[in-house]
Amino acid sequence: MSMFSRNKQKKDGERSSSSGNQETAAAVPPGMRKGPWTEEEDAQLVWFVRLFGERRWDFLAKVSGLRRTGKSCRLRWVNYLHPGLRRGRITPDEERLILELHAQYGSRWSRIARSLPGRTDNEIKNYWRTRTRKQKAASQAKAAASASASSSSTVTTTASCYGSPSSGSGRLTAASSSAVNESALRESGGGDDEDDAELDEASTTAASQHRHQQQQEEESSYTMDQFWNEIAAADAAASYMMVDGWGGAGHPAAAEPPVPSSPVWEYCSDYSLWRIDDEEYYKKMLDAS
DNA sequence: AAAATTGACAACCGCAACCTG
DNA sequence: TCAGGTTGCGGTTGTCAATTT
Repeated sequence: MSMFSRNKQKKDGERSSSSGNQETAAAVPPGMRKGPWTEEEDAQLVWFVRLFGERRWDFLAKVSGLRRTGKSCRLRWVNYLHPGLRRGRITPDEERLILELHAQYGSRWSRIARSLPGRTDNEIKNYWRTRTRKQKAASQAKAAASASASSSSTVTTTASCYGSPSSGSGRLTAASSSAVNESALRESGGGDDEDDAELDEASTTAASQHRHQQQQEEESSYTMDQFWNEIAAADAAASYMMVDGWGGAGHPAAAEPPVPSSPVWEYCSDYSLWRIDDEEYYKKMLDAS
């Protein structure tokens, strides 16, 4: 299993030339890559972020040899590669918190994300968007249903319309009740127990999806843990390297450094680099380039 | 079994705020 | 103080996998 198993980019990378994200936009400087990240790029980025820290993204993008903008590097790090990230679906508790915080802060996603450790603003934003879309669809369906009910001489209850297998998907049915109850919750500011049930119902179609979710969570936590373990191992190898240099350690990570070739990697692999401070390093880099 | 729908998520863009020389 | 560069944020889009019809 790959350490980036949750990433769809492997496939994406293969079809990147035909993707909508290909290098067509004028906004990205010529020669710069766009679109899904490859595992090699991820590993390279992680390595260089650990080397230089989470700052000076443009500089980092340049010296790493990644054909990416600093902005793109930062985004990838913040939203996907950061070690503190919590993967998997938003839990009911988190959902409740998001509701509260959104009522308080509105669409200030980064502010909301600060109260949810391990979650990114992007993640919360995506979640919220999906949720509001669902609500919108539900309210439209409800409006349509009540309109047809009032215009029809046949009395049909809203409940029976929503419950009917032929009136739409099960998701919509669940989402409808969720939307109604959650907006009521927001207004009343309570109803946690009921809300729990509604949230569970709305977020998935229960058992099968739950199983899938668990599977996903297990898989993702495993892979990221494994990934950071490998990084830690690489660290250990790096400190060993300070004494013996590359190849002397016999450690898998040392024998096979995780960083692909880059214009500066040969320079970086000189162990003296690991001991110099930032300023000195920047000078050296500028001289070297 | 195939097509349609939905949800989740990664990634881009533009703009504003902040930083630095 | 100011201009240019960098970073952070919110909005939006595109794609894939899962689920439903």
